[in-house]
This record gives sequence, structure tokens and C-alpha cells, in this order.
Amino acid sequence: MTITKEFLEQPTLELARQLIGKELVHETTQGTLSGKIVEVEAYKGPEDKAAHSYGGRRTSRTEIMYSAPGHVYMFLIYGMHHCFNIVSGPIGKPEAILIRALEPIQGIELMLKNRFGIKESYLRSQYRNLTNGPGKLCKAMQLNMDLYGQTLMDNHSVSIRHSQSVDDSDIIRSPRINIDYAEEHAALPYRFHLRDHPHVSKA
DNA sequence: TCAGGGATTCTT
DNA sequence: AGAATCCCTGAC
Repeated sequence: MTITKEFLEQPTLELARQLIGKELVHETTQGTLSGKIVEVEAYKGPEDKAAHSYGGRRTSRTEIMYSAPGHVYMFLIYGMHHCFNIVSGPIGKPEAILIRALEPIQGIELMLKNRFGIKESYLRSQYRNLTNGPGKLCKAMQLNMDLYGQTLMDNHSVSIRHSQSVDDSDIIRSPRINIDYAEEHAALPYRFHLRDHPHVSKA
């Protein structure tokens, strides 16, 4: 069962928490790809120095963050890697949640092909390395700039499904990764991940 | 118009 | 620890 508008309208930090354990699904022409969300980070709009929308920055890149929750915010980082984000918060408040790691569920062979181009024997050893980072999961799941501005709801190619619920005691909250430039906001506990899960990004 | 830097990943 | 690699942003 797919998530609802009401689910997406939760405050950003609660939505981030609730996304842990959900299944991210991408229907491609080559098949269905999906994975369980095991790590996310919240970016809280104008008042968060780590956010692209800090200070109300509103450009063609960040524009979608000002729209309704549930839109897809894609961006390219370091000239090479895509990152997949879900717009959150009320309309006009530019918040978003970065999906940082998945546990592969469906379409694992295609994901391996997308990531490494190869080969059955290579598979097993690389399984844990398939989607354990924001750029890696985009490559594996074929998430790219074409998805910018899509909605997670209206029968688009990307969606999120409910799965088994996750207990609070299995979730770790900690500071976000690679945002040293955010000064006093670098220490905010806006990262959520499953405890001891092998597909959480290392850092 | 242009220089600087980045919500990363892979290799050395 | 350093490279790859290029779009976005803000300043000039």
C-alpha cells in the first residue's frame, strides 16, 4: 500500500523518522527496482545552514523544495553523483529529506548491472555495497534528473510503500554526514538510520 | 562571465 | 589521503 498525502504532510523530522523501513519503488522499462529505506537525513529549510534552501535561497535548483510535500528533489553533487530527496514541510517552506541508504529488495540483478555493469560472480561480494550511500542508490535504482519535480503519489514511476513497522528502539539519531560547512547546525541530530544495519552508509 | 566549492565515491 | 568532475551559486 502506497503512502498517502497525509503521511507526507507530517513535520519533516517525524516524516524522516517514519520513512525508515518503508519501501522505495522505481518502475523502469527494464523492470521494477525497490529497496527498504534504512538511512535518511532531514534538511530544514531557511533556518538550516546545511540546507540548499538556507536563508530562503530560491533558484531553479531549489525551486521544487518550495512546493507541496511529496515532490522529488534531485540534484547532482561533485559533478558525478545524483542525490534523491523527498520534499517535505508545508508549501512555501523549503524542507526536504535525503534518502541515504537502502537495503535492496526487488530487481537486484538489474541494480548490480546499473552499478557495476557486470556479472554474476561479482554479485555476492558487492551486494552490501550496492545501495549503501546516496549516490550509490541513485545509480542502482536509476534515479536521475528526469525525476526532478515528480510526485510520489499520482501513479508516477517512483513511489513509496508501507512495509513492516520499525520500533523506535531500532532507530539511531545522529548528526548528518559531510556538512562541516554548516557550522553550529552541523551537530543537529537530523540523521536517522536502522541500528546495526549492514546497508547503512559508513561514516 | 567566472572562480570556488560541494547533502559522494572509489582508489591509492 | 586524494582524485574525479561539472553544475550551481554568488560575486564582479
